[in-house]
Amino acid sequence: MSLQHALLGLLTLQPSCGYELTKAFEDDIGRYAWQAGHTSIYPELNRLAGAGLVEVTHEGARGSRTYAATPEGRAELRRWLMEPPPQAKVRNEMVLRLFLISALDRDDALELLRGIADQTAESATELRRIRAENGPPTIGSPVGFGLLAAEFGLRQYEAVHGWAQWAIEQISAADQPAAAADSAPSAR
Amino acid sequence: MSLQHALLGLLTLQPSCGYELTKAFEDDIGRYAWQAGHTSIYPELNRLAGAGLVEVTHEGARGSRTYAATPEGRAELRRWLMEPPPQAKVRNEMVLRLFLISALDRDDALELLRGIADQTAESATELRRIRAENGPPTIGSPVGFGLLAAEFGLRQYEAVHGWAQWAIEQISAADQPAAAADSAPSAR
DNA sequence: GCGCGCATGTAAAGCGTTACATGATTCG
DNA sequence: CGAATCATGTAACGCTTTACATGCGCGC
Repeated sequence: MSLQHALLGLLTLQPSCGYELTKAFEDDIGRYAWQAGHTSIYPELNRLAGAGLVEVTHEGARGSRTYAATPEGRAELRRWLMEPPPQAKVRNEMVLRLFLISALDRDDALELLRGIADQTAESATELRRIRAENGPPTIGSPVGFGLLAAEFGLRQYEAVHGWAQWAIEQISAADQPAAAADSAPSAR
Repeated sequence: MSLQHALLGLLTLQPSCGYELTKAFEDDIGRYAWQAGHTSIYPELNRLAGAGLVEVTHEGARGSRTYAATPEGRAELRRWLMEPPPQAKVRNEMVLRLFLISALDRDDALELLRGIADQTAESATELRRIRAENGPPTIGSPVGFGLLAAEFGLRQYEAVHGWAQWAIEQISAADQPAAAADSAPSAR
């Protein structure tokens, strides 16, 4: 189970309470890497605390508990990261959709691919805008999670965009003898 | 649950028995999009058959049943693909590992990133070799699943490779004024 | 003081993986 | 005829999601 290590990583980067971790899983990490709800996170924090991998460093208002990774926790995270990954387990509904496009007929496939190309282009533009706003990576700072994630997301969108455009060309060329630059998105 | 639609898609592309579908989930689809074992697939095929979305078209040796998508099944697949995706659910251990690298100290992070950059470069080279062997996409053919998947995988590896190299540059430049191979990963 | 958001939890249902299990067929 | 592969299934366990539930604090 990777949730454990995700929490270890987040708590190594910054002490947080369960609620803050829950929100983190709704941002970058949830969008690109791993998702988890608070009902998974709280019990897991208790388990990790029981195992001595994290500890409560502060108790605040509304019964909030701020956790931080212990040295043992950071060691476990490092061990997990540095060991060769078994064979990455993937479950990505978006990619599944992309692949199954080949089961559609030509017109549907092209319509869908054009939609994907548009959306990924938009998302990439949005991320570039955000990056520009935040200015160049602060020199001397530790190159944090957010920066890595944003750049990853940008390149991911660009890759899918490029793939979609390639697929559109392939499918357009596949079985279309001479039909002019048709303006007919066709039926449907 | 997306397994249902994955099966619908595969059976639209080509009638197959459960065993063949199981193998398909060990190849491209399992590597990039969705994984499933035979213990999920067989019961799901029965459910789909009960719902009239697939049907047994042939019974062969060893009690094998060849399934194919019915018109209703293809309609359901199309409906699912064409409707706007809710918000793609992702669970990708590899990406999680990439993100958590920021929780490591500089030397570990660089070591890991170099490993990733090497591996992704290798995988990309391998896919390019396979593509070259298979020759150019057959003109006139429907641009199948395998071709889409291979190109996607290639672009995916290239994207991760580029990201890893970018990350290496960022981290190398981040906090290294002139300090030689400093042995002080700093406090934490 | 009232509403919204912070903060944490339990319980049940659904889904997937692992382990266990069985039998037929082909190939050497 | 024995081993590997084809082909399908059941059962238990574990993780995730969904639904249900509670209470405190801050801002208007």
